[in-house]
Amino acid sequence: MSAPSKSSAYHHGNLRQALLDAARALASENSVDSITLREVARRAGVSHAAPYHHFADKRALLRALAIAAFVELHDRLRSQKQADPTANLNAIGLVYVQFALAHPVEFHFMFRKSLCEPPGKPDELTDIANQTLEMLIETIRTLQDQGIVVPGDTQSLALLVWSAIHGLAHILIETPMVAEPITAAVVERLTQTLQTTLQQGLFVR
Amino acid sequence: MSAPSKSSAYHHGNLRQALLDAARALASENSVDSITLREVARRAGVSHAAPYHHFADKRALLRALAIAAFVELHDRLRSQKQADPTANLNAIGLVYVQFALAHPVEFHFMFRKSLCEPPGKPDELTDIANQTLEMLIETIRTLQDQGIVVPGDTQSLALLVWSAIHGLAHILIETPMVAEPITAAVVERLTQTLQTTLQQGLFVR
DNA sequence: TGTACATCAGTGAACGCGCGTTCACTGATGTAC
DNA sequence: TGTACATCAGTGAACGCGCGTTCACTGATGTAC
Repeated sequence: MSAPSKSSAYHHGNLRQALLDAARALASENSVDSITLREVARRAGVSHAAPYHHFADKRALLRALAIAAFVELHDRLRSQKQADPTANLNAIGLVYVQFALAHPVEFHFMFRKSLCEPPGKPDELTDIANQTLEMLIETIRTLQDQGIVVPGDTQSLALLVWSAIHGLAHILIETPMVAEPITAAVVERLTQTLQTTLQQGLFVR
Repeated sequence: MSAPSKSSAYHHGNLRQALLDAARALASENSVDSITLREVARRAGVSHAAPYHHFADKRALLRALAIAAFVELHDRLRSQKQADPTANLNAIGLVYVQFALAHPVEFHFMFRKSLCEPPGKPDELTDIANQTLEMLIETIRTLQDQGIVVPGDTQSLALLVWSAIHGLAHILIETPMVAEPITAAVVERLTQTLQTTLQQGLFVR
């Protein structure tokens, strides 16, 4: 699996992973639209037909990129899980926004309906997305059980919290902000303010 | 300007607009990536070189698409402006989400850093986006003046409110929701709940 | 009212290109006996 | 330990294609006199 260097080179050893890495690098350096199977193969040092032994087609490679990103985000959320549910809610938001800003390319492909299988078919991408959302739902349910979060449909509340966090991430990535460069500190401050405002309310009490 | 049918056809009369319409239609029917200058020209019933009399290059056409969408959103927000600032805040959110769901193609291009001019250059797209955000900022400033919205940096608060609304729109467009089909009623309900939660707070008082 | 002329907005051929995908192939690897 | 063989994961040529962009051109339109 992780054995990298067979200098014999005919069998790459971990080409699938190398192709995904190459696609990420390519998109980072140029743009998300600049990903082509041929260039990806070129970067991985392999002929342009080789990827077809690992991905059915170009769309499958992009889907794999999205799935891998969700898996990593999911892992990160789990590993940073806090015992206190309120702290956990805040951690989820911060991890989410930080992940998005650190991996804008992956973030871009994580939310593309066109990469999902048509409805009806089992779709790994939809599944892992739902699993990730599920962590948020669980946290909010716990907070409701403890009487901290307002009662109401938990799924909807989770969707709304997710929306707020997701929207911040997307806007920070895709709109040129006039005011200030987006440093790690600024991200942290904005995310924190978003959470506080959302939790305590935009309106005065 | 709006004179449409010169059957002489050599001079189209309103080709610029027709090209934008064709691009929108094309993207709706297939996907956002399926927009090509040649196909757009074909749909507009014109040779593939004709668009170059109206747009410098392909990117310019897409940018024009994004700008036109912002202009329309801006107009719509202004025309639906409410006298009561709280009602106005709610109206802004609803109009925004409804616009996004009605025009997913345009929404997609409105938030593409790659369509903006490099920083330093005057950029119409950035300008109109900021003007639109400005309407939200104004509303929130008014609400702060009236003691309804919590004090604090108005720009940041506006960014956060925008994030929440924007995130909801983006998620509704790009993730296949398991639960329910996204009817107009569902959109209205979710948006309303988002606003209430954001204003009153996720946590119990 | 008519004519010369500049300008605008089309045309169609051409350039050069890289793309996604398929296919028959071949070298390397692992397994059965 | 050695050999036959199946399987896996590469190669490189080829197909067919449409794309973005440029260019010299030409038909239509508006204006000056």
